[in-house]
Amino acid sequence: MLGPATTTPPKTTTTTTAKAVEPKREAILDSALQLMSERTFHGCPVPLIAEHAGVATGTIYRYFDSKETLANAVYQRWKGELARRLLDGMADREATPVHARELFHLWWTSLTQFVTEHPRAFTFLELHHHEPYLDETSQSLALQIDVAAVQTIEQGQRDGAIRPGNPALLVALAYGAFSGLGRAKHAFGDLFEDSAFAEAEDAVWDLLAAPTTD
Amino acid sequence: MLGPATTTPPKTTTTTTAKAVEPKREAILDSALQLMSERTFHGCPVPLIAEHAGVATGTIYRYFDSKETLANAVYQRWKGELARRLLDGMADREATPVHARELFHLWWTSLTQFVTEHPRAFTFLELHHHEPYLDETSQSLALQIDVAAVQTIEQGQRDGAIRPGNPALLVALAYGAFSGLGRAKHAFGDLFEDSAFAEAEDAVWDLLAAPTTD
Amino acid sequence: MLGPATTTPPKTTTTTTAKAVEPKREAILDSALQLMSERTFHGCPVPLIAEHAGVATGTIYRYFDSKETLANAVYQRWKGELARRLLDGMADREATPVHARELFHLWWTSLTQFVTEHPRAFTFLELHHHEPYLDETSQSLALQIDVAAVQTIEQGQRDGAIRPGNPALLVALAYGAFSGLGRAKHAFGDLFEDSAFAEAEDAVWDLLAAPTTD
Amino acid sequence: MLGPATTTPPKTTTTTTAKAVEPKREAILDSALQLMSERTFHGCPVPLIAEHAGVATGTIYRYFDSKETLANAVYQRWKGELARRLLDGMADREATPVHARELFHLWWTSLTQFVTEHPRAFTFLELHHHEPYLDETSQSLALQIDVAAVQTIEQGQRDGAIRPGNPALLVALAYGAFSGLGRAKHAFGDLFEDSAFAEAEDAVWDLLAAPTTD
DNA sequence: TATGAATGAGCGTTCATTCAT
DNA sequence: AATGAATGAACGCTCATTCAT
Repeated sequence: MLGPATTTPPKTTTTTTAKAVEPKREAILDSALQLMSERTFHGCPVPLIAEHAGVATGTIYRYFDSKETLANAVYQRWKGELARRLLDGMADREATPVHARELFHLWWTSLTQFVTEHPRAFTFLELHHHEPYLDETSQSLALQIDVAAVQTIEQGQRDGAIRPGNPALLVALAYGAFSGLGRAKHAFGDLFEDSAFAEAEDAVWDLLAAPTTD
Repeated sequence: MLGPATTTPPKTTTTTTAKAVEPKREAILDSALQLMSERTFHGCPVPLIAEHAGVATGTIYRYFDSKETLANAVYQRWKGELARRLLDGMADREATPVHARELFHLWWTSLTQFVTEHPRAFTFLELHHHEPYLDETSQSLALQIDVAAVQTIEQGQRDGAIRPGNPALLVALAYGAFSGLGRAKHAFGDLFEDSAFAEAEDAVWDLLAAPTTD
Repeated sequence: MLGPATTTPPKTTTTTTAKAVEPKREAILDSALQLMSERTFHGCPVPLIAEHAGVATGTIYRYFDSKETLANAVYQRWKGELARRLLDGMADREATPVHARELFHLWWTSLTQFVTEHPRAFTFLELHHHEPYLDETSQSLALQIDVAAVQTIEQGQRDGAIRPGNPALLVALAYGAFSGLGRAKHAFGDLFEDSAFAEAEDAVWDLLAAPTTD
Repeated sequence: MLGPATTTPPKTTTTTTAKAVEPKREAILDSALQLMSERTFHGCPVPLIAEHAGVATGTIYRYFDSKETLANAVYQRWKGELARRLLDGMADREATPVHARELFHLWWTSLTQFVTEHPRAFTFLELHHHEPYLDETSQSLALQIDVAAVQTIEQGQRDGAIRPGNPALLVALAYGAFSGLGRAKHAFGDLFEDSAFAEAEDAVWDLLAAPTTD
């Protein structure tokens, strides 16, 4: 129902294609993204989403079975996009092994690009962590990202580049640091330059890096 | 009502006392805390809070003017409790100056104790960052905590113990790391020992610490 | 339940006695009168009446079975008072027959005194004409007043002093004129002197009087 | 929407037209009129109005912002209708000056027709004099009617046809007499012929007329 | 396919009434 | 006799969802 239109011949991105093919669906997804990232899921009436999307209320139900379905579609669209960026970087590693620091750079840069290009999507995903209306597909996307990160950490630990300890814990800390910065930038935008994420990279690496024994 | 019982000799917590004095008010606050930390503010009907508290719906309105007032009361109760713990630790510093690492230990430990003792309160506070129904009192409590943290970072930077850069950024990273861990523990409890927070302390310190130049 | 305390020896007015004997009941009746004449019956919460009377909410239910009972008690108290004044004047006529114009003067003056002394009671009675919660006792008080007026008109018609026609119609017109003035004075008080009612008397008499044939 | 259909040839009432165009809105206005003229504003639950109109509760809010808005719409619809009738008669006077007695006849007849055709509307307007939920538009309609009546009285006084004295007082008496009759007819319908209003006209004129000095 | 008027369950809140104290 | 905390049905209103057009 939601998946990428795999049958379309030329390899343009799903988003672009879909926009041309189903403009109302896209408008609805965009409006839901924006409004649900400002108010919450429950704070966000369907008729309001419709109005914002320039569409009749009933139209939303032609594309999505329910409000929950819509929220899951938004979640999956953007968590999927994030996963793609994050995992693409990781995937290359398999071919030629890279140093952990480099991988971390890739990971941090991907996150940064994502927040910068899609700040609302980032806010939405932060706000909708583990909400009860997220279905299995949504949950598993989140898991994929975590698992990949954990595996990367584990590899780094085997290489001695990353400090020992529960890898999930390190992932939680690093991702938490990133999202803490994202939230702060969102809340007190004026306190931070656009370069804040880049500035923070070294600090967060030191959180992960194996202590230098000298 | 909420203030620290500074005159009571050693160990009568405010909560306990209040519970004896106004049991229904406490039951309502507790139920609101729990339910609003699971669902959102808007996802949490007043009648449900009432039922959970073992109280009639109307009773809630004898104690709180509105649902928003109730949410603010919960927020202030727990953000206040957190602020107290965090700022009490800081306050001692004024007398005898302490090393930044020690202050960080104090800060980290206070947060850890808070999450451990009141996991739901932590989740509630995370979920209700900057919501529009938070009143000025609530907002200013949040600010106090942030300001104190920033000042501590600045002091550490002057001492050379903490890495240079925008102090607000470092606070966002460190607090983000902490809350990332908190969220992960909440979501995948079985992956983490109770000691996870203690384990993480050194890593997060390395996030803040001035790099050792050797 | 509401009747005058007939057992008390000295012939002081019921009101005075009752006030001494049952001060809370009086306070409640007074507050209900005032509030129900400003807002309506349904616009007037029982707890508000209680607060205004300086009494606990529950106390009202010690004196009155229900809000409706209370409204009826207020109605009967004041419609009764009005009836007494109106009928006392009429009663004297039986002994020595008087001219219709004189009787009208008596009637008009009694009404005037009542409105002047108890403006809120007048407003209350106007507002609570034929409301569904008025019981039979209340209704019959209203009827008594009307019947007496009609009989007086009929007598005047027999004497040739009052114009012919349906006596009930003339009563409705005359009483309507009076209450129209009362309402206007209440609404635009500054437009009318206190003497307005006296000024109007002759005009209203001309409404009733048999046309002078010359 | 409410305006007079001045272009329609002879007899298509606005109401009929509107009924065709927005039948639910009309049904709601009619039900509100009826119910609010029997009970009061506060005595009249929105769901009851909805049920009476054969409409779901929520539908009322598609047409009116609030219960108060609805009450004002009813008030303005009928006070406006009354004003139109009353003022149209007056307006003609400007062209060819008419004797006060004739103007009074016009006024009385207009009122009579209004009560006869729309008895519930009359009751509604009587019941909702100066209620706090009436907005400025509603208030000003009431004022217009009063002002026109006062001006007419003043003109009659200058002509010597109407008795001297405060014109507002005379208006209050005459309008009061009319509405007293209206109320009586409503309450004890069987006591009065349909011709009651016509019968009363001379009597009320004598209330206003300058006394014949002979 | 798209609409948006209509629905009615359910929301936040009030208030007539009760009852333990 | 008097209180006022507590109740829960019912209030004014909203909103996820449906369906005739």
